[in-house]
Amino acid sequence: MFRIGEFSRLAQVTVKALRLYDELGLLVPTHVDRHTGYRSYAADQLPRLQRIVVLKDLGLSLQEIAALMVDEPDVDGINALLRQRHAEMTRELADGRARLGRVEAYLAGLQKEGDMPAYDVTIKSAPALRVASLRDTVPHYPDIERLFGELCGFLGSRRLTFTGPPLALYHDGEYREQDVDIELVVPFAGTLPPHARIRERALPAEPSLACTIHRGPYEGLHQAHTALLGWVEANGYRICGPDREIYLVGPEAARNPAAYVTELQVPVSRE
Amino acid sequence: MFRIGEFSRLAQVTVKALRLYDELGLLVPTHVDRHTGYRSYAADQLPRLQRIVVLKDLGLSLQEIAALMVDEPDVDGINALLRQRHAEMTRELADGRARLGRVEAYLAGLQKEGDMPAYDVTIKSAPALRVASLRDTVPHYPDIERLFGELCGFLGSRRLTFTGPPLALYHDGEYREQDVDIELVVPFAGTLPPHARIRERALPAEPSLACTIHRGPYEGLHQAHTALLGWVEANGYRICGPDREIYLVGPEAARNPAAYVTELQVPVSRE
DNA sequence: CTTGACTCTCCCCTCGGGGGAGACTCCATC
DNA sequence: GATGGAGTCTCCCCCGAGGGGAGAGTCAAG
Repeated sequence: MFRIGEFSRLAQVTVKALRLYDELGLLVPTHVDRHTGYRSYAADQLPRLQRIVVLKDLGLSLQEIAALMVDEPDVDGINALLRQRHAEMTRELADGRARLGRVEAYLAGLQKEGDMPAYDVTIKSAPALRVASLRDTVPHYPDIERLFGELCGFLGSRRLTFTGPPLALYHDGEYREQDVDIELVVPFAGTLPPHARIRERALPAEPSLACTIHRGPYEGLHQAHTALLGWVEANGYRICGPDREIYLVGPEAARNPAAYVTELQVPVSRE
Repeated sequence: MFRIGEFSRLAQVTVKALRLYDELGLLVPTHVDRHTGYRSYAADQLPRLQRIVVLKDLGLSLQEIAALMVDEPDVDGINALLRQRHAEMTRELADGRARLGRVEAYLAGLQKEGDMPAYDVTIKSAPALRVASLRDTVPHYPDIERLFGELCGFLGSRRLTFTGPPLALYHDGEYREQDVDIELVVPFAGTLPPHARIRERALPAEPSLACTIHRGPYEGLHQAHTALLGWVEANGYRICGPDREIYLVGPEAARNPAAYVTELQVPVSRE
């Protein structure tokens, strides 16, 4: 019979852990002195402790181990649980690799820029939206403002309320200086009266969007787009839909273009 | 200005997290109503939140991020921290792969045996020991008992106390049925008088031993050895020293051989 | 005025123990 | 027999990044 310290040294399991296993009923000492409370362990409890340590190391929680080792060790249960953990660990390993890749990409960016990246990129999702849509091909980017006025004017005149910030979708697959195919869109509540150019439409949910945020006048937006696309490429994603621009703070809310805030999103998928 | 819920939806960061970041000083709302305590966030706080989320995702803790983002973002600090995290993550990834390998080996064992493995194996270390050593080549395994008597008898007659269980080292590289080269060893306290066959010796510390525990008579020990060597091979270790047997409960402590407890150890290194 | 959706603070919970306080207990020595 | 040091006991708080929920206050629409 060993006292807890000696048993702890023998098995290389800390005293704290042994007391916890006792408390959880995982490994109850052969004998506990009624008077002093001192625990005594027998050498033949070592295999059980060994098994606990091994299963814990394989990724099972103490609760799971306790449930599996109450009476006879439950072979089928352990099998099932280990397969499950195997799947989880495979996933975690893939996540870990992806994260390591992101760290490397970030470090490479720091190295190249010599400064913090101007645009941080995250992956988000977007819910489906019921929107009023106005699509047109405009000669130049600033013409968007005219479209915007048209759309908001119409909805405002019909007393429809916006349920979120307006956004634009760029349907051109590539960047172009002129004749830009733009869909301007705003989520709203109510019923849309008929209109020649403005239609109701359901914007589908997007499960995976690479997003970044641009502050300042719209002339700087293309830098943000460049940074976003660079990130997408550097992190092994593939673009799978039209770019979005979300006008969180625009001319209607801020006088000063330096205060504009625009979120850029591009739908992506893995690989 | 957005209230916390809207800001939370916009950034896809939970309200709980936003409140935590406020508390940590990571992201303090632009305005807090003195009366109601309601938080108001400005759209131009989104980039900072974005950066927090990105750095967190790269594996930095909130404390680290807070330290790095108080004033100017500290490029050098982030660089150093990320390199450090990169090293850690590389290690964790390797650990994860090794663990996945162990899970697979365990599952394969379950599959083959159709039952729990008879011997669980863990990796331990052993401290350096000052021991009395008696080495000899004996015709058969049971002759060890005679050696054991010789060693213990000598130490006992000199009133030397054992400071741990006795152990045997098997110096034959391979298993053999007869003429076994055995070193019997026992840690003790005191000064060893001279003896023709028994010498003091320092058993060096072993950083990495594969260990398992055998219960029952010594005739079953070779099965345990077989299981241990199988595990070593299946888990990609290489044997790098003589086997050890530690007699935790032997004939001197238990009448019944079924109650014997013996630990088997073999020094290993990676690959 | 009421109702339902938001928001606030505060407290407890996670998981596997680590660290430490204060009180006993054991063993060996003086 | 006293004492000192090492070992052990229970109990409580701590970790990280929030999640869950209670109880109370707030806001906007009908």
